[in-house]
Amino acid sequence: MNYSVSEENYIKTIFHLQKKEGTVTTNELAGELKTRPASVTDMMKKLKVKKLLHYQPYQGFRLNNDGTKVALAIIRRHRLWEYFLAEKLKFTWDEVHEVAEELEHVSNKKLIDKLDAFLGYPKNDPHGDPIPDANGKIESGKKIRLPEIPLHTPCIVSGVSNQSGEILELLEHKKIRIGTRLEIRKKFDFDESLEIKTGKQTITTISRQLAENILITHEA
Amino acid sequence: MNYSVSEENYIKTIFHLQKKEGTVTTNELAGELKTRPASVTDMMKKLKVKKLLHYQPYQGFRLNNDGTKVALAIIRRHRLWEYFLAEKLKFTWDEVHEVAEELEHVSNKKLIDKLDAFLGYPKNDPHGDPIPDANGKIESGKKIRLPEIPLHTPCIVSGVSNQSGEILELLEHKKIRIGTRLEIRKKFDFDESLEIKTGKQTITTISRQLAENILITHEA
DNA sequence: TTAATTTTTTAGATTTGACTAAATTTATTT
DNA sequence: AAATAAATTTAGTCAAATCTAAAAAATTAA
Repeated sequence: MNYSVSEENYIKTIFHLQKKEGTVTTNELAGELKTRPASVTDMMKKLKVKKLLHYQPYQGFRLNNDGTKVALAIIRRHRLWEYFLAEKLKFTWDEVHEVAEELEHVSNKKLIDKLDAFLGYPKNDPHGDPIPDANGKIESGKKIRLPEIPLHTPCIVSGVSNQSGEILELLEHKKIRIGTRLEIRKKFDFDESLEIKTGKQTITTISRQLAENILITHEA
Repeated sequence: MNYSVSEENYIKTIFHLQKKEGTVTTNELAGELKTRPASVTDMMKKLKVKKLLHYQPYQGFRLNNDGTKVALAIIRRHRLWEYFLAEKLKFTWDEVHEVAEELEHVSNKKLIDKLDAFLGYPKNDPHGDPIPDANGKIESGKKIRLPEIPLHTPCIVSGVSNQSGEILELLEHKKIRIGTRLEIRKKFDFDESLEIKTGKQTITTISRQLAENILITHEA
């Protein structure tokens, strides 16, 4: 089944909103999509007919199984393009989202699967969000980025959101790998750099950019 | 200025049609776009208001300077994506057009210029058609592909439409370069392979695929 | 537990791009 | 040059996606 750009934007946005609350309201969705509540109601009726969501008037809505599948396919496209833009075309961090918003609506499955292969099946987009695989499977364990960890809290590196050669080189040099235990010693407000302890007595300073790319699973 | 997918398809198609004849007719365009003549008339009025073409009722139409610029931007996007799909994602020859038809409507200039750089500023798409540069300049000299040259006609190689490593390796091995003089000796119907003479007495056989990629400027 | 407020839905309009059917203009024949 | 045929345009509809304004339902507060 193929969906219009508008339908896809609704589906995608519902998916993101319902992660926080269980159910999504008309006003919320209208606010997020910068449209009017009346337009949302119209679209909800349409998506209900297409059997993508649960919806009873005045009761809010939630994607069903099929709707979730569609959402994951869109998110997969979005995040793969973001990765491509950052890694191959050298777009910066903050530019990729806007461009990917357009590219995500080109919904040729073969294109996306080949793009995935070309990129080396990346696990996370440049913002650290997980990329669903070709079957719509997405890494569930919510990962926290290093800057969100409080001071002096021992934790373990569980991944890197940006797989570029540049970042891997830097991490290698600082001996930060998956499984590395570390702890933040100091946060500098000026440039948001962090002083961290990696080994028993190895202290090093890392930039905000680098810290943003270091993912932590458990504050273990 | 931004144009809808529909407007872009009209502009692009007018551009291609008017190369053959000077002016494009309503029926021609309707046929090409698989739509109805009445729809064409509607759109022509719209594009005239937007000052992209010359149009007097019953007189046919032709893109003006601005319209041509828009067309070249679309064609640039299309051909760069075709090149990307073939060269990087390993799509085959015949699959690229359809996918590029969708990608071409993502009209972010920075995206396209960065894609161009990433690809190494290719001159031709996988079908041998020239790719307009960032300023809309397009190689004017019409190039003919080798299979279109008659038997026993001396000619000079002027380019290769597909810049992939694979094809360059093969051409290098056969000592076929830009400027090489050659002449077709025999055409085999079975597989459309060609027997060609390159040096004074060097005879070699090349496949249809290879021949399709060899561009000839003048039957000199 | 009514009244007031907020949220959501319905009703009716608008725009874009398409369509059919009819009218008009241009081209072709006799 | 008039008649016929072909091409093009006009007029009126339609569907998708949006909007505003008004009505209805749900929530909150007095």
